[in-house]
Amino acid sequence: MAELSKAYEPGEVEAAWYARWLEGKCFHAEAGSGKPGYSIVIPPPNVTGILHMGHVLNNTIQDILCRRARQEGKEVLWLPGTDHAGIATQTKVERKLRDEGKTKRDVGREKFLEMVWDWKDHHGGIIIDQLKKLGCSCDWERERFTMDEEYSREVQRTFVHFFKQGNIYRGKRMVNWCPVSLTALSDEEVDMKPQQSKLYYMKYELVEEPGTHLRIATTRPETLMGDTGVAVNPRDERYGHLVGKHARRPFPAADIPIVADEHIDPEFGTGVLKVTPAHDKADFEIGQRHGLEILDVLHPDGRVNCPECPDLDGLDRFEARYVAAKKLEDMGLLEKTEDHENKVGFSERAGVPIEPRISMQWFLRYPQVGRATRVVADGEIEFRPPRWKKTYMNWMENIQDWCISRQLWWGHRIPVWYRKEKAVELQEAESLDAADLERGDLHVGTEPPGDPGNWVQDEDVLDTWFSSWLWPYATMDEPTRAKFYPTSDLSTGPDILFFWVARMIMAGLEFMDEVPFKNVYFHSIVRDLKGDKMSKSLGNSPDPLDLIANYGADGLRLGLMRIAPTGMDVRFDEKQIEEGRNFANKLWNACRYRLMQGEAAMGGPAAADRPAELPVYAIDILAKLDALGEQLETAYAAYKFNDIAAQLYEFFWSNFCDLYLEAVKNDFREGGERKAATLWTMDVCLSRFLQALHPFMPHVTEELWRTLGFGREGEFLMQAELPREPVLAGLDAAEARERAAAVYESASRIRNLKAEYNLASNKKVRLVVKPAGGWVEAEAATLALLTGAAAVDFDAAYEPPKGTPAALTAVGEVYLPLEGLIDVAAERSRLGKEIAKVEKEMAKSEAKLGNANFVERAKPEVVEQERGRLKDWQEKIAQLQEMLAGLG
RNA sequence: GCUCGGUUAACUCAGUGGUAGAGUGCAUCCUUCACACGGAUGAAGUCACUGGUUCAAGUCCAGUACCGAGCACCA
Repeated sequence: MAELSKAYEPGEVEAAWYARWLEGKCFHAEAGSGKPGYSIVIPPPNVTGILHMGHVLNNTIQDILCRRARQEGKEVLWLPGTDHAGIATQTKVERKLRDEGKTKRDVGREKFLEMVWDWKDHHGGIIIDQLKKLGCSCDWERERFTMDEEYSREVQRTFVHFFKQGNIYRGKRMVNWCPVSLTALSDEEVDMKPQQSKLYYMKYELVEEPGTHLRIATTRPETLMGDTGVAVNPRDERYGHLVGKHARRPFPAADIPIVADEHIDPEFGTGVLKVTPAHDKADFEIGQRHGLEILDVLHPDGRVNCPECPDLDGLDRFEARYVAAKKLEDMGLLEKTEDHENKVGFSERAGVPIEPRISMQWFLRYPQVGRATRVVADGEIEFRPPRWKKTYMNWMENIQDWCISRQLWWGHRIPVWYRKEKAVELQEAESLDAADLERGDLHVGTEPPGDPGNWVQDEDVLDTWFSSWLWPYATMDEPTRAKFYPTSDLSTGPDILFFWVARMIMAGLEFMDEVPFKNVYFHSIVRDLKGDKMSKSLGNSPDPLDLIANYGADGLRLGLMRIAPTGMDVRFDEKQIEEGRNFANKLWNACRYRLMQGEAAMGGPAAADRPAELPVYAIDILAKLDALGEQLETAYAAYKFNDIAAQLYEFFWSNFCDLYLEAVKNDFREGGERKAATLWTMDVCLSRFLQALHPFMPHVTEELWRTLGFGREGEFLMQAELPREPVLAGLDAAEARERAAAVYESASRIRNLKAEYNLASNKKVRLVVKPAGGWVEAEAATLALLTGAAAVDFDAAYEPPKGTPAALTAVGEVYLPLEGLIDVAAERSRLGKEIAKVEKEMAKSEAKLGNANFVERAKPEVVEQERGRLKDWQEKIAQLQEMLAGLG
């Protein structure tokens, strides 16, 4: 039998068990298994990513679900993998090139992609190793990558499918353009952030009325070279007479028409808008309505493109803003500037303001929108918490076509080829769709044309999410799908509800004709104590690996799950992780204590070996153990992970250690049947508890399971099925539990009495008890053990010396004779206070029962309960008063 | 602007109609032969505010305030 160290050291234990699980193929999912299937696909982290607290939370949840499902006898597939993360990954390699003074164009597309693959092979997938450190039980044999050959083929098939269906088209549209990444972004990849900026009040001269000016407020003077109109609200009386006339754009000088458009808010600024159709979405639409020219005055990288204004040409857009304002000022056309807070769209990846830009892009009309809405509305897919349903519905109702093309190199290249001689013409064509296939100048397919020399492939790649949305089924081969698709649960952050979850539902319905998962659990967002979202850029996120090193993966997991509510967010506090570690240590030491009493039966305790005679404390803790099993089942069914964690914590620490273990310590010295019964009880509690805790703290539970000898050679705790029979099946525990509770409660009151009299908690005292029932005397030794009493005497006729401290407890009146320390006044005041407390409760109870409405209209059992309560109070007060009277 | 959350002990959070809870922190005691990553005891909440429904409201309804998120936007 192994000796256990005094404190649990997670480091080596965790690494050793992970290796053993792998070696034992414990995570392997067998498609041919006869057990019912359970599956989760991991939300694939970026291949370039490193583990952050959000990952820890999300993957702990998934691991818990998977490990629990295995315990329930299911064949479990947790399918892991990573995402190629177009922009993020490409950026890393571009940065490396830049350090060498090169750009990707210098090395060329082919070579560049080689470099990215090379980078991915050497530096990618760090996060996979980190997930292993966390204890994740993924089937690593099935690890997938969104750019695996098979997976890529699926992506291409998807594109071709929608193109031929007519739902993918190409066109020149206003898109979100990232001037750093030099690519279009979808609306979902843009974050609107409030910005402190300036509102510039400019004056444009009226062409038809020289000398008079139109005042215009703008936040973007640097785009005024692209102004091709000025707009006012048609109902704005101040400006109605000017509609149809012209204003003079200061530089480059031009006369631009004044138009009337409903979009203009007369309340904002001066009520006049300069219309720059090439650089603002709203302006673009106004321009369309009034036939205004589109004048692009910015380069793709955000520098000004306006040779007519040499002092601005080539400047960065923000620098140009100040130069343009200065220029207006010099011309006497800048009236004033005001501070102004507005919201600016930022590129989620690059962190810079996006630039609305007209460019040629590929779009997808979302498929299966109606059905995807219904499956969630009808509960075929459950959202937890359910309020995310509404957010989902809102998005589905206002859904816009998805810009799926990206001007990147790293990603799935669009499977479209143009016939060489027509390429230039086709690539500039206003629109392109399935109809163009007919002419034979276009090839759209998963295979390149047979004569590739005559064709040119589209330069763009697809949005990363255009591959991720196929994840639940594209990662599976046919036999795997047959067993594990649709998947059971999906756990993810609400921040990718639109990016990923909604789109997966649509793709699942379109291609598998089935929902991709039955439950979606939206976990909390991890914030710091100030409430800020944890992020690398804020530097407020602890490195989970440091936490694992300091507290163990198990400590991190339990600590986090205890505070992770099902609500909006969780405030991370390292203190909580420390508690997780402390819990592991508590568990460790309780098991260590068990080992000190002798070896456990190899293979663990058998429920059938339940001793005929069980002490009341044993019955009590076993009843709690049985109740725990039921409560956990309920909580798992509701995905209430923090509840589960709290129940596990409370059962073990409060009930098992603080109450039960403290009450039975004498048994080990006595030996005999009592000792055997207690050891059996401990073993049942420990083995079942280790199993119940296992999904949350897999390593330490597995270690202790083996050390205590609960498993046979070669058996893993993680593979053991949950017992179905309650330990106390067929036994009426009520009376025993009442007695155990009475002893616990009394012990607590007596310790309180000692404390009130400033007796050290380990001070040996003598107790005299007027027992409340004949059974009490049998519990004297336990009572003494729990209260630190040298002796407990029973004397129904005891007449205490005046002023003897006394407490009314569930085992009877308890006296604490304190020779030489008697203080009648103190005791009178103490009893008086207690009486006052009880009287207050009694008054409340009497008032309720005195209310005719209550007695008539409340549920009978509630009234009955209240009557019982009142009776208790009355009895108690009578006894207390008698004790008080005894003081003389 | 619209929508959705939140507001309970010093902190982090449970608690959806019937005697206000946990962990941490704090105070006091205990280095008792599992554990000081521990044990014991205790103090500490007009459950944000205002109304309403109900015999009964932290819990249900309406409104207000503040905090947060999502969506749409005013240049």
